[in-house]
Amino acid sequence: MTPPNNAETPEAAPRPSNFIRDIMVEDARIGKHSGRVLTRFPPEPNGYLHLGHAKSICLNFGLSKEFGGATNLRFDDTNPEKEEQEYVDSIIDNVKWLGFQWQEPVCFASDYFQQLYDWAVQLIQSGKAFVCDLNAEQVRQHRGTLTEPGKHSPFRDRPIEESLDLFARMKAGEFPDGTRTLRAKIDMASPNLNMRDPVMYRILNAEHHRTGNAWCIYPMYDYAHGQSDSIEGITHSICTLEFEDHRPLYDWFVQQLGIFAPRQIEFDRLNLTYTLLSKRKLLQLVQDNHVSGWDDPRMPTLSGIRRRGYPPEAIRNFCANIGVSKTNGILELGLLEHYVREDLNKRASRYMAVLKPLRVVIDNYPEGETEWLDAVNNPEDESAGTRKVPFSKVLYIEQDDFKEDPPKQFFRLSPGREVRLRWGFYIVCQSVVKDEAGNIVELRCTYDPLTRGGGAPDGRKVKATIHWVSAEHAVNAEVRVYSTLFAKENPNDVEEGKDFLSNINPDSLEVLADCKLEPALGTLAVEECVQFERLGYFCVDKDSAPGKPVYNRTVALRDAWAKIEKRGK
RNA sequence: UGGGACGUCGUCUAACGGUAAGACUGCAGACUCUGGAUCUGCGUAUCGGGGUUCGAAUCCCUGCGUCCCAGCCA
Repeated sequence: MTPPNNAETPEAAPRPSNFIRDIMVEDARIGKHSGRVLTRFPPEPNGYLHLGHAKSICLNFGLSKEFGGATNLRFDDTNPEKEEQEYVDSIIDNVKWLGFQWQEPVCFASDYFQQLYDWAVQLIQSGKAFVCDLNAEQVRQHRGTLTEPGKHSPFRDRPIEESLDLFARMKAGEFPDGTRTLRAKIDMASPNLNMRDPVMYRILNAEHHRTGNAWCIYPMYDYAHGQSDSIEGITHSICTLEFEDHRPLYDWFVQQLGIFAPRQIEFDRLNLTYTLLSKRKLLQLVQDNHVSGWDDPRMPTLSGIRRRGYPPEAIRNFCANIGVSKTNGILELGLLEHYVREDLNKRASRYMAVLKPLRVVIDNYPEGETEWLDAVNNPEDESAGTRKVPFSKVLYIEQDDFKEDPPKQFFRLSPGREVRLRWGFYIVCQSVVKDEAGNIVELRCTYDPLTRGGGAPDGRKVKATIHWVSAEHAVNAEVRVYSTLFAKENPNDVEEGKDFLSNINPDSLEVLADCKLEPALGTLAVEECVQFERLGYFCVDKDSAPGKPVYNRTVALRDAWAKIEKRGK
C-alpha cells in the first residue's frame, strides 16, 4: 500500500459549509476572541472511541485547523467509578491513528479539581450554592416532573456558614457516599429540569485513576465541563444535541463565576444503519463476549475498524462529507463503505487469493514445471509496479467461478467454456471430476500456450477472467469474512421484552480456514491492506502466525454478478 | 398534557426572499485482462393548512410528526 495521499488538504474539494463553520466565520468577522479559535475533544475514559467520536474529532480538529486554531484533548474524568487508565491509553492511541495532533499537554478535568472546588466555595459564599442533606431518592421526589414544578430542599436556605462548613467536611471525608450533595441554587420551578437546583458535587469514596484517594467528592458533568472549557480558554465548545438543555446551566455557572465564557454549540450525533454507537451497549457486547473484544473487527470502535482495515484517510473523508446539522438522521452503512472502497481502490495492491478452492488440473501442461508470470500490482497506480506469480499444472480457482449448468448471465467457467486466468492463459474446461456423493472435486482443463499473459494472438475473446493460485506454491491461510453485527437496520428495534442483543446477526463472522493465497501474500505485515482481485479488500490480522497468515475482509468489492443472482431469486 | 430541538429525493447534506443542487443508493448503457475501477444517462424531494410578498424550502400563524430532558452518568 502506498503512503497516505493528500486527503488532508483542506482546500482539495470545496465542500458545502455547515452551521458551526458559519458561526465561526461570523465570529472571525466580528473579531470575537481576537480571532483566536480553540476547540476541544472531551471524551470520558469509560470506554473505547467509536465512529460517532470520529465525527466529533474530525469536526473539532478540522474546524480549529481551518481557522488557524488548535484543539485540546481533554479527558472528562469526573466519575472515578467508571473510568480507567486503559481507556485513556486507547483514546490517545485512536486519536493519533485517526491522524490528529492535539495541543500539548493532554488535559484532564481532574487537573482542575482544586480550582473547581475553590469556585464552588465561592458560589456558596455568594449564596448561589448550598449543601443539601437529602439523599438521592429525596432529591428525585423534590425535583417535580416534566409538568409539575419541584419543591425547595429544606436545606436550601441554611446559613452560608453552615454550607461552607459542611462542604469542607464533605471534602474531608466525614460523610458516607450519597449522604449529602452540593447543589446550585437556581430555580426549582424552571421548565428546564437541569435548572432545578442541580447537583454540583457528590460524595464518592472511590479511587480515581489519576488523583487516587485525594478526593472523595467529585464534580458533576454540568459543573465541571463548562468551567474546564473556561479554564482552557476554549472558544467553541462543540457537543451533541442531548446537551442542548444543559446550555442554560453551562452559561449560568460561567456567568455566576464571572470567568471566560466559551460558547457551547450542539450538533447531531452520528447514527449508522446496522450499527450501535453507544458506549454502554458496546461495553455490554464486550463484557458478555458477544464479540472478541473492543477491537473485534465487527465493532464500530476505532480500534475495531482499524483492525478491520478501514484506513484513517477514509474515515476522515467520510466525516468531512457527511455534513453537520441538527437533524436526527440515520446514515446508510453503504456510504461509509463507499469511502473505504474509494480510498483502498487508489492505494491497495492487488493480489490473487482463492477463498473456497476448487482444484483444477491443466492436462496439457507439463508435469513439474513452473513459470513466473508478470502481474500488475495496481491498475490505478502505475508506480506500484509489477510482480511475478507462479503458474503450474495444478491450480485452485474459486468454487463460485465454476458452474456445471451455467445460468443465463453467468460468464465464468463451465464445461466446454473458455475463460482467461488473470495474468495467465486461456483455459477450457474439458471435464468434471466428482466424488461418490456427487460433489465436484476437480476440474480437468486444457490451456492454450499461445495466450500466455492473457492475450490471444488470433484475437478471440473470452467473456470472463477469473483468479487462481498455483497449488504447489499456495500459502494456506485463514480468512475471516464479516457482515453486519446486527441483522436489523435499527438494532434497537426490538419486540416487547427483548433488547438489542436479540438483533445480533448470527452470521456476522464466517471463518474460511482453507484459503489459498499467492506467495507474496504470506509475508505482509499486520494491518497491511490489499485487494484480493475480484473479491474485496483484505488486511492482515494480528492473529497471524509465521507461515499461517490470517486475513480480515475489510469490505467486499461491488459485485454486479451478486446483484444479478439476487434478482433472479 | 412542561421545556428544548428538528422536519428538503430511498439515505445524508446544500440552497441564507429570486431557476431546489451534490454525494451515496438504485436503474439503464459504454468501456474493461478484476462482473472492480472509470465514463454517460435517468430526480415534481421542500410534513399539512393558512398568511405576508411581484416572488417563500427560506419570513409569520396554525396543525401534525420525530428526537431529547424527571442520574448523586457524561
